[in-house]
Amino acid sequence: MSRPPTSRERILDAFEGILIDDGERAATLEAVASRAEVSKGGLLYHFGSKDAMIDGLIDRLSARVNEDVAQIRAAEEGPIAYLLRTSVTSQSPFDRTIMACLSLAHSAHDEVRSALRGMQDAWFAVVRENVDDPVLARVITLVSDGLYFNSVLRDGGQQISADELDRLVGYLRASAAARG
Amino acid sequence: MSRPPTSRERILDAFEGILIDDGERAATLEAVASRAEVSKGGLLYHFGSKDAMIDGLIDRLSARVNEDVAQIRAAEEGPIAYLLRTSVTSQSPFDRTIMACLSLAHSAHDEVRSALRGMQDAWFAVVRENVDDPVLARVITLVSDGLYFNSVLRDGGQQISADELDRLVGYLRASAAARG
DNA sequence: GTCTATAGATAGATAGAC
DNA sequence: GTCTATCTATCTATAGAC
Repeated sequence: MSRPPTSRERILDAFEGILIDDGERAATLEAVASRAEVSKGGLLYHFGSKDAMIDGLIDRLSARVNEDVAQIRAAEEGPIAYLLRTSVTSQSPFDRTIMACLSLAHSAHDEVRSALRGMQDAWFAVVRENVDDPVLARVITLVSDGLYFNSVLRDGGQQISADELDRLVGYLRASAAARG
Repeated sequence: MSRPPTSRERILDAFEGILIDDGERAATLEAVASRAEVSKGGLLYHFGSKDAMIDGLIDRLSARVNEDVAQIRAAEEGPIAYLLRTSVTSQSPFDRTIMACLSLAHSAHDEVRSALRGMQDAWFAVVRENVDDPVLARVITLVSDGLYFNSVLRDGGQQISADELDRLVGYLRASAAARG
C-alpha cells in the first residue's frame, strides 16, 4: 500500500492544486510541470496534450464518484447525513478533484460538465433509494449542490459552521422520516 | 428610454457573452472587442486594462443585485417563490451577469467572489425577513444556490422542469407556512 | 472616441539528446 | 522516462495617427 505517487499522479495532483488555488488560466503546462517537479517535456510524455491531461482528470473524477457512491450506501449515519456532510469541502482528495473539475466546467469542455452531471445524477439516485418523496429528494440534492456552490465562493473559514450543518442535517432527516 | 447601447455597455455585454458561451480563457481582449464590434484599441479606451473590464462587470453585478432585492421584496407570489423561480436561469440580463461572474470566480480574482458572496448574503437577509426559522431559511437559500450550480452544468433544455420547480416552490412555501 | 501597428511576454506543442 | 531547446501562435498593453 501507499507507494510513493507516480509522476502521472503527481502531475494530476499539481493540476488540481493550481486549478483550485489560482483558477484555469493559471494552470499552464509549465506551471503544472513546475508544481509536479517535472519538466514540460516530462509532463508531455505522460499526457500528450493539455486536453489529454483534462481527460486524465475526468477519469479520476469518475473513479472517485464510484467509490463515493458505495460509501454513501454504506454510511452508518445514513445517506442523507453522509451526502450533506461531505458536501462541505473538507480538502479530501475527492473534494479536490470536484473543485478542480468545477473550475474547468465553465470552459468549452463539454466532457467535464458531462462528468459532473453524471456525479449529480448518481447522488440523486442514491438519495431516491432512501427517500420516497421525489420533491424532498430533489431538495436534499439541491442543498448538497448549494453547499458545493458555496465552497467555490468561500474559503474554509467562511463556510457553514459545524453547528449549522448539524441543524441542517437534522432538519432534512426529520423531513424524510416524516414524509418519505 | 431604451437608447441604443453605448460602446461601454456593448463591451460588457460581449464580455458576458463570451464568458457564458466559451469560458474565461476565450474571453481575450481581442475576442471581446470583436464581439462588441470595436477594435482592441477602442475597447482599451473604455477599460484601460482587462482588470478594469472585470471591475466594470462587478459594478454591473452590484447594481443589478440591488434592483433584484427590491423586486424580491415586492414580489406578489412572495419572496420564496420569486427567489426560487428566478434562480433557474432565464437568460435575463441579471442572470447573464451572474453566470459571467461565476465563470470568473474560480480565478484569483477575489473581488468577483466577494461580490457574489454579497449577493448571497443579501438574498439570505431577504428570506430571513419572511422566514422565522433560520434553518429553513438556510435550506431555501441553499436550494437557490443549488439551482444556480445546476445552471452551470446544464443548458436550458436539461434544466429542472417548470412542473418540478412548481412542486419545489410549493413544498418550501408550505414548510415556511407550517414552521416559520 | 476609434483606429492600426507593434512591442514584449507567454502559451501549447515538437524535436531530439541522454 | 526525463530533459533542454526551439517553433509558432496568441496574449495584454502601448504609441501614435485620424
